[in-house]
This record gives sequence, C-alpha cells and structure tokens, in this order.
Amino acid sequence: MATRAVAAQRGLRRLFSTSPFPSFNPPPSAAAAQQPKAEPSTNLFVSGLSKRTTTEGLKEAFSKFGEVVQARVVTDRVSGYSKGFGFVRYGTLEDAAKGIEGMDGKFLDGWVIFAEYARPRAPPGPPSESSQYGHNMSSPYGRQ
DNA sequence: AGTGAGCGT
Repeated sequence: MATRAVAAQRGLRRLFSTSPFPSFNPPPSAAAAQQPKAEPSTNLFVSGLSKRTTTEGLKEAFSKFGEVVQARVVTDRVSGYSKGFGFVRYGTLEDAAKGIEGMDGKFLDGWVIFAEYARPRAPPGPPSESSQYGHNMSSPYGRQ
C-alpha cells in the first residue's frame, strides 16, 4: 500500500450521513461558533511553507494563478527566520479563489502548503495603549 | 535547534 499524504489541515469536516431522528433538527448553534468555509477575501493565509521559502518565492508561486498585490512570509522579528507561513493578497476575490484552488495542497520547496482565506488582521479600534511589542512608543494624538 | 501547527512587521 502506498503511503498517501492526506491533507487533514486544522479542522475535520464532520459529515452528517443520516439522521437517526428525523423528527429532530440538527443543532443550529452547535457548530455556528465557526464557519466551515472562510469568508471570501483577497487576503490569503498560506501555511506549511518551508523555512527556505521567502516572500518572493511565495509571490512567484501564487502569481501564476492571479495578480498578487502583496505577499509576505512571516519571519521572526529577532532572528529573521521564517516561521513557516505567510500571507498573499490578490487584487480580486476571484484571483484569490484561483490561488487557493491552485496552490492549496501543492508542493513548494519540498513542503506541502495550505492556502486559505485569511482572517482580518486586527479590528480597527480606537487608539489604545495596547501594544503587542515591548516598546510602547504611542502617539495617540495627531491621529485622524 | 535542525523544532512543523498556525493567522502577520
């Protein structure tokens, strides 16, 4: 038997084969905490990247399926090494969809990569003192 | 660390 690499990703799709109780309805709020399919977005989250994969390599790989406006491989801020995942932004939603269908589960630099719609980075909030990094060089004033 | 799931400088 050949070893097959099954892309299990993060979550498992639970299928409802048959309803044991036809009188009852499936729980509406049971799995409503998370959408099975991410909302269409021009931002793509790409994981499973090789440590050797860089931003231009990622952009070149995804540019074959659409116009990549912005691409970035997330690297450590201190060392500068790749964390193994990155983000790709297309110009349109359809190009983003083609990019996912074209690159998800494919190989890049010897590693299987996973492409999906990325979540919103951060909600546009008011100027707050919240800082994810050490220094808090806040300039709350002069902000429009 | 060469770390291997994940959502960003």
